[in-house]
Amino acid sequence: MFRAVLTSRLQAAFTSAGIALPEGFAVSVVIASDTRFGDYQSNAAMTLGKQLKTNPRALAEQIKVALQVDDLCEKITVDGPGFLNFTLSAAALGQKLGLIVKDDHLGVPPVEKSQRIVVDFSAPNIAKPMHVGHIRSTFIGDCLARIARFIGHTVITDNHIGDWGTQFGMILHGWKTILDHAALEKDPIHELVRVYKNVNAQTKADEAVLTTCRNELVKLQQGDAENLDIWKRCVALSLDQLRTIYEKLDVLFDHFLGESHYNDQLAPLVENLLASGIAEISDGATCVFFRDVPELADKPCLIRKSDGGFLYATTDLATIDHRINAWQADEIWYVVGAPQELHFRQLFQVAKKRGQTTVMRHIAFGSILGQDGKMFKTRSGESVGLLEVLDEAVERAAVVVAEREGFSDDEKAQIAQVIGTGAVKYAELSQHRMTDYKFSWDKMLALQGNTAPYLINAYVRTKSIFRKLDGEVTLTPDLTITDPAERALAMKLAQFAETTHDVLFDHRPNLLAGYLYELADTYHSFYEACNVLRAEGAVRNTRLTLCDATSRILKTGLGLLGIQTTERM
RNA sequence: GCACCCGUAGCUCAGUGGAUAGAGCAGCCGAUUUCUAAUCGGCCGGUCGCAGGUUCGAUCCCUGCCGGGUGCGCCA
Repeated sequence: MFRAVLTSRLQAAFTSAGIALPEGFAVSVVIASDTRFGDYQSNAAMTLGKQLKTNPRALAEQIKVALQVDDLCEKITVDGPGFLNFTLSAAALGQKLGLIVKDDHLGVPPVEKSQRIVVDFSAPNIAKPMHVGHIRSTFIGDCLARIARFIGHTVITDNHIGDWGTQFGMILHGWKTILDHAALEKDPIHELVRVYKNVNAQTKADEAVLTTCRNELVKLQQGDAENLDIWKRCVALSLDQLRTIYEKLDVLFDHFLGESHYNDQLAPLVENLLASGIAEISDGATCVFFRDVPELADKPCLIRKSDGGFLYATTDLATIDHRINAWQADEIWYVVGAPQELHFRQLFQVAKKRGQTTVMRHIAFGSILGQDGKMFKTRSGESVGLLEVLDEAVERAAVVVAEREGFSDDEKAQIAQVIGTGAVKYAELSQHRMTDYKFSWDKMLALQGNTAPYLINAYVRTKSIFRKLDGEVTLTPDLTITDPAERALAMKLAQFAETTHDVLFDHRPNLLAGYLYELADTYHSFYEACNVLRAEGAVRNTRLTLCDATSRILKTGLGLLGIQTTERM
């Protein structure tokens, strides 16, 4: 990475210039905000000048003299109040490009310390369809898992399915009274939802039904054979259907350990917490108080109800134990909506009290809102289904593909699938995760502008050039980057490494999406400005190398977002 | 009441303790005998919610306020 190399060179320059850096002073080099000044810039002289109370410009000049970057830069300037601006040499860029083309990891170095990271995301409920609300957790979690793996972490993805809870009382009662077996066969989740809603409505009208449901639930929890069998079938049917959906989404889980997996561990866990003095009984319920944490002083974490039932937090604590003990997790990432922020703060505090040192992060995201700015609901009071969005997206892509010539029907269907699904994923991932956003069909399914098809199209353009080449081409290392469009593209390509690492610094896929958009944009401009196939000799070779690198970084980068590519469109 | 998140162009959103705050969409002008136009070039469009403070420098950090959202003991 140029940024890392320049940072260490700068650090060395301070030393050789005899300038002692204050404790904790971090020399920083960043990609230039304005390319008029250079490719990379540092404000180290300004921040240090402030601390040492010396003239920042003079300090910058002093460092500039001590800098040893002849192999990388053709120009270093001191500008404005004391910026150090670095302009990379064409030779250094060319060399970097040569490395990217040969490297499976496209110039992205592995992390210094590889960790075992459990990523907890998606987590749908059994008997509830996946709706647009699941888009965020599923796509963000999948993307972060892919990136973490790519830069060298060991990642375990775990789908903490909601397969246990009070809703099963209603489902059990409904199963026994109003279940349509044929409908269940055809679309299990749909039928289970119908049953659930129907019984739910009954309970509101008739108190007796509610009691019956509660009894069914108690029987299930006590291990009643019939209810347990029904429950198992519900879970199995729903899981089958969920797997199909995830396959369609190209999202992979190593585990589907639902809440029920931890049932047996809840009672001993609570006993243990009581015995160790971490938990106490309050108003009949078992709670963990955080009297030493001011913000949580009046917000205890409940782990057992006064009626003996266990809670969300209890299961999550047992889940943490499993992830630490069985999987040796160094980190656990929870990709769960922002409204649950308090829950996770409590959870992590309990873990801390228990002496668990695993790094736990709540990777929160904002809500999807309707056009009125309120939590998303359609007129009927239901969210839009996840599959409904995907199907619509594929359909809209198919309309565009249909106008194309030279594709078989199968190819057209395949392209529409890739582009439609990609568009939905990109619409989500290009957004800052904390922003609440208004759901919009047109935005989610847009095919022009800053969208997945725009990026895929750039990739397709790289591929079409190589298809037109006769025979094998051997790219040689004698690159001559001269045209501004070539240079801009080479710079962008070199920055893939920085971007990929930056994403995990703050768990923000939109940084990668933004980078890939800029790369595609730069490539499209290059494509218009620099004809590849009509060029000759070293220029042609250089441009082909640029195309090859762009091709591979786009494919890999989109892959990290969970978006597939197509060779033609 | 307390806590957290958000407030940037007509709309939807990026962005950063620094240099002239950027995209997409919408609107307008232009480019196609093509390496496939799902493209490119250009124009139009902003007191970065308001007021203070810290700083050489704040849209970004701090405080207060206004507006929107969410969450706060027996759901998950």
